[in-house]
Amino acid sequence: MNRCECPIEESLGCVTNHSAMAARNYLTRQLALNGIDMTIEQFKVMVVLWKEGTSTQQNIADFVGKDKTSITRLIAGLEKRSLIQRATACSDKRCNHVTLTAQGIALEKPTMKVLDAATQYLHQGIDPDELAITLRVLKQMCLTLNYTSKEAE
Amino acid sequence: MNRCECPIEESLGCVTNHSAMAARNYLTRQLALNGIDMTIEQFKVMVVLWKEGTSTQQNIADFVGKDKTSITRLIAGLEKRSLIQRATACSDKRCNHVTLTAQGIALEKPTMKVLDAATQYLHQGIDPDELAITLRVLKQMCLTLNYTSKEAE
DNA sequence: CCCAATTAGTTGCATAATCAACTATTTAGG
DNA sequence: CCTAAATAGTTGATTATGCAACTAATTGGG
Repeated sequence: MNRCECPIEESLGCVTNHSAMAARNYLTRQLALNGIDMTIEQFKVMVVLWKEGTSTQQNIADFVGKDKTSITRLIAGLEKRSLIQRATACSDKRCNHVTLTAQGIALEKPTMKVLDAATQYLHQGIDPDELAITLRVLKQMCLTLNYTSKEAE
Repeated sequence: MNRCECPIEESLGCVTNHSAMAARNYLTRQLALNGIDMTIEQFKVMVVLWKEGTSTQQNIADFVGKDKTSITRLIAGLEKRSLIQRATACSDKRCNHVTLTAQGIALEKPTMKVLDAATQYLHQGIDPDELAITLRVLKQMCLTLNYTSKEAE
């Protein structure tokens, strides 16, 4: 249905947004199709935990680039699903240590398999050199924007 | 705050999502800073109307790549703000003709000015040739995904 | 040492997203 | 012609978002 005619086709911000939404929706469908009951947002939090093992909520927020309030609620959802656990840190009672449950750990392989397949699908028809350039450009844009938010503090 | 370390840095889907969120948040802040009380989503709908003049809700949905239910509610918000009007089409009573109000029309210039400035900011430090490649690659990915959603119907 | 500033997390509010189910209208095939 | 299928839009449920305001814990400067 999407016509993929971003109204302002020369703006990296607009095109990126449009493409991101399309990719997001595709991955959501693929996860569901493979019987993995997880949203993209939950998935992103899980990726951080699969990588780091344990993390505080603020740390997760920094990694996924979201507000800490979003993480509070995402984590709550994951806890209800028994994929993670939360516990006040001994060293600093302000912090929560978020850890994976056995169930959460078990989900890594099947989920990453779906992601890999989706990524391969997305990359089809794209020249590897141009893909590399694209990734670099997007990261550059990200970097510019991060300086902005840091200056704003 | 954002570390811009997308966990899966080689996946176009992941990197695009991460960058898109950063760009989105930046534009949201810039709009607010310039006294324009409009969300990005409303903005995208307005862009379609500024371009097309009049449109049906389904048509807007196709352009911005969202569900028609999202458009129903976005349009409702814009109507409450008196930026657009809704009227049942004479030719086909199922359709709504969405048109801009004088207020809605007046917002085009200042809003696009903010977008242009934001775009320029985003593009800084990016080689024009590489920018062009990036835009092309993202559109290519979009295209791949649109075929998918069409086949799924 | 202690009070002010900082930091981690939570909650309320307004907005947004998709899916499924529904109404109303139009269109097309038998 | 008239009923079945398709299409436009709406509504409810569930999930997600950022901002502002708040609590609790920690840290640092005087």
